Amino acid sequence: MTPPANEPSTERSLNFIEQIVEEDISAGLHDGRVLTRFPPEPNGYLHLGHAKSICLNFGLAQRYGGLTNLRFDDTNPVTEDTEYVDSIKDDVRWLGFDWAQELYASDYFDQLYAFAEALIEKGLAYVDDSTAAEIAALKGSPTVPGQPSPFRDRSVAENLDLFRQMKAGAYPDGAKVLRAKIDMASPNMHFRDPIIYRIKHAHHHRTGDAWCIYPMYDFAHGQSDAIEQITHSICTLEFIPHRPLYDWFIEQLGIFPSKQYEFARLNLTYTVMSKRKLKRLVEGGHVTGWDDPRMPTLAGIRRRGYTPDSLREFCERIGVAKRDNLIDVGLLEFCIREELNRTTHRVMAVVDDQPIKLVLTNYPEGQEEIMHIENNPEDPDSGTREVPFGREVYVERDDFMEVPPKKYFRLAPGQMVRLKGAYIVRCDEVIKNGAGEVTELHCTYIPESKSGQDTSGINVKGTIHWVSVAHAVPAEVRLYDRLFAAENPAMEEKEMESDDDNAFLSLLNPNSLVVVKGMVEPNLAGRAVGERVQFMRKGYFTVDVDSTPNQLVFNRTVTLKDAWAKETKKS
RNA sequence: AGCUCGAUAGUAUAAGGGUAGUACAACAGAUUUUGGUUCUGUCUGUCUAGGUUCGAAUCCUGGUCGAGCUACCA
Repeated sequence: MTPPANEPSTERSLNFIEQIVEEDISAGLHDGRVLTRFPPEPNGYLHLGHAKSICLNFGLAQRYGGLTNLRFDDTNPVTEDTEYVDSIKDDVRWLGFDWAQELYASDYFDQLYAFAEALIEKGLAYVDDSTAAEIAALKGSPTVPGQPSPFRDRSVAENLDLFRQMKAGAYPDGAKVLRAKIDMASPNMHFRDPIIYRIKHAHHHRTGDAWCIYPMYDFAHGQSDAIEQITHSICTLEFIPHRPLYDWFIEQLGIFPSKQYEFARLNLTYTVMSKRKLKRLVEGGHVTGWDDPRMPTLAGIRRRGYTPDSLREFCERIGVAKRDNLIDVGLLEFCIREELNRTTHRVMAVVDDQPIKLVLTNYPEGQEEIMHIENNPEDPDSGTREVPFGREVYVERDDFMEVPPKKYFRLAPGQMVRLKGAYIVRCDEVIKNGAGEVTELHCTYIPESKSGQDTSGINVKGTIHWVSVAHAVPAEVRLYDRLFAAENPAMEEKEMESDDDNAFLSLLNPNSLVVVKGMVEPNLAGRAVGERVQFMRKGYFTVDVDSTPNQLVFNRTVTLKDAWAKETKKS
């Protein structure tokens, strides 16, 4: 296989893994074949960090005419479950990738077992009767060499016999383990006779009760790669110390020489990415579930309204390297805005628990007009929609100030604004209730200023959105913001030096979800779940699954950039 | 602590001995019936000390700082 004709290296610079692959291809390694794998453990939901890995693995294969396997790393039956298998497959497909084969490490249990016996026969593995505590005690520390286990020098025949009995179920959990016999003094702790098989009388989600011994990660992953003839096995930095072991097993077993390469995992500002912490958020009820739109899970981010394209673009932009990184969540937001600006239709929604009613005193009572408003100024082919207009419209409280500051271009006593797609109006009178709160604004509209046929000659600086009182459709609007108030929650938790596992919960953003009533234009009635729109001047929103035929629920995917908010923050 | 990995604008990421570039962010202006979009412009960077070299972000040595590993998890 050769790279695509349109030389990819000219579009952007290669990351270090692409460089390795290109070197391997031009060296003729494996006849230029590229086979990667994405190896999730089916014990949790995929998140943005996995998205980076998926885009890397599948993207690499696509780019170099190769393939990618989806392989579930299911060697620990007590934590894994089919429930996760299905969600993981959904997420990968949703991101836009197809795997060559759906495989499971458990497919290889027979083969892996045979590898273990082969190692025993070479005198490179032994059965150890020590307890976990005893093994740990003899392991030494990075500065102190380990001591050999009293069982280290059992004969091949005895080891083989014991191991077969382990497999046959002769021993309870923890009674014995199989260990590789390498070097108890190695500076690499993974070389101090690592455990490669342990006894677990547990039901496996695929193999059922066929096995009561299960291989450890180090004795399963590299071998699985080799069995599949994976050419480039890509994982995160914390596996670097495992690589010598990975290579050692492959060499001792004389199997296909897959190679492991490591990249730095994704960290995002204002969120956490560890499975453990995400699980805690769900189980502690701090979010509504794995698919809560504030979660960095693919399920959550999808429900939030993000698109697969925007995520792939994000993964492309963050790059791949070996240094630790903390990506500004603003880049993710940029990627989704960029796409949604191009693709979504504009609609008007007054998102406010207490909107202000605007009464056009000189507009004939009972009269209605249909305004034709363009769906998307970025897309000339997107057409127009019909929006009913009348004597009374709702506007947002934010769009009126009784005493406006300088450069406030919205409604204020005596000030004029354009109602988007309709008329210019002037605010004449402010009506308040007993509590002194503004309830209505009495305005006059300029009949000659109708949108598209404006002969009034009046120039206004501000345009605001509105919804006809007579036609407004009520909706629930969920305004989401970053889940954490701290830029780097994982790091701050570490700095707290608390032994409390839940310390990071104190960093949650109390305002990450604000539910507000909305009045939306009738156009929106009956929109399907997952549809995306821009609420003009507010942000991008998507119809949530919680919607019912009588009640639309919108999730805010992301706000629009807001130069005015920035301006007011300054002063 | 030992071993391993890493260090380029605020955040990421290029430059592989020869002009430090790109994106996001920030800032300023223009356009705008979204304070959106678009366009233009501006700002900020090679951790440190030596060495090799005509020339070092790049190669070498020491230091500093950061991260990972030290599970019968993956």
